[in-house]
Amino acid sequence: MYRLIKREGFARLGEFTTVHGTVKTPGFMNVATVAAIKGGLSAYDLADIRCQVMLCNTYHLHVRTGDETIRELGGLHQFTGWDGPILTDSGGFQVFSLASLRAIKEEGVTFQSHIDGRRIFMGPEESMRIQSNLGSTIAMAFDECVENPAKYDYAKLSCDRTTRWLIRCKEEHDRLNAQAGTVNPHQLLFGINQGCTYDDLRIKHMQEIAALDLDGYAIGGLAVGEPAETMYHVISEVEPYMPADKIRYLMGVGTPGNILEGVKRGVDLFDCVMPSRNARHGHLFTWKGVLNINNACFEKDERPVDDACDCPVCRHFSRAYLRHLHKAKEVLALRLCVMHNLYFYNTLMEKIRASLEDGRYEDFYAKNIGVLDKRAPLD
RNA sequence: GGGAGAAUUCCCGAGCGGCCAAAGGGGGCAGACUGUAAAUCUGUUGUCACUGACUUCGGUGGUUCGAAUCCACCUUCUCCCA
Repeated sequence: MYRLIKREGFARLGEFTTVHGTVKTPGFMNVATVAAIKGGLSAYDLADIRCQVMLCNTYHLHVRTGDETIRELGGLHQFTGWDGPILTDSGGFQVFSLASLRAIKEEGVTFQSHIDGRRIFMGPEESMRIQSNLGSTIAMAFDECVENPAKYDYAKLSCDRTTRWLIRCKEEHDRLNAQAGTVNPHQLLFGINQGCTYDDLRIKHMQEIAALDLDGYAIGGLAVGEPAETMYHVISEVEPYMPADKIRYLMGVGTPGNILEGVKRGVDLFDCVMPSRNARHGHLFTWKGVLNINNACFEKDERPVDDACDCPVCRHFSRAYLRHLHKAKEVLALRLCVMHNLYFYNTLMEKIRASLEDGRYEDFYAKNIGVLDKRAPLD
């Protein structure tokens, strides 16, 4: 249940209440694809990094360890020890990212498992069943994330199919929630807008899915290679057709700058692998810009990653130590850097909310938009 | 004391007469990463006046049109027999 608290331009301050807690928006979901944040963070670390929502993946958990097993073990909350909200992605993105291993038909998609090569079939019903077994707070509709660029004809065909898939998702989702013994009978369902970079397809699709009165709406199929300006354009085009009383989620986005632009255009929820993946590769976000902790200039740098950050890592460790851990290929390097970056993202969202609260989002945006995505100047 | 073998660019290591500034690793330096097949991938790593030139393959001399590669001696190291 989404409650809009305040608006500044198109930017929205709100709250999304679920059976697993309330999510303050704009918010960022921390990606834990296989039920763990890569780099070695457990559910017990999530509070330290100010995480609100954990995001897991349907496809990955289906192929290993198996959703039936996780259901038997009490669902994802019991399994991971995280009692806050969990969003499960539907496997739709894997239709895109595992392109070389799949075939798409009306019924659904046949994948070749990236683990052992075996054939697996996933359609709307399968995705809903898996997500129901996982017992997540929010299930995502099974969609096709179309590559960019894509021909108009294919985008239209795919988009129409994604709509038909969504109707099947909703039916199956309702059926599963009503079934006795369901792990989370209050599971929510979000629909996903597609249409590539074609305004008319995007708008028509949004209108169609808005009519289904779902619990939330996502914009998918962006940040897949198109210029950032194109992505911003699509969001702005689609926004007027997104129900104002429902939460809006921009899937897979993005850089801090992308998030500032998204919030400005009315997005409430984001997720991205960037803070965790880049952290594992030594790229750290700071309030002065990005730094690569591997760079030789940090060899004897005793300062914290960001002197304006009060995360557990910046409170205790120096740049020199983090660089050393990376060079030494110690797993601690991954853990600490991931902690810092996720804390940075979660704090970025807190600051965005605070600025909206104060009616000063425009100032916050102006101060940070040209800084956060760029390389931090040497000092 | 006698015998056998080895010395290659930061390191390990290939090369055994021209296609060698020298394979491949490692290390170093730098870059990429956007609903995670990603603790991954890419570039670069002798010098310079850089589509070319110059100096390198333990040292010194030699053979040859041409040597990291062949010969002699020297130096150092390893192994085997005493």
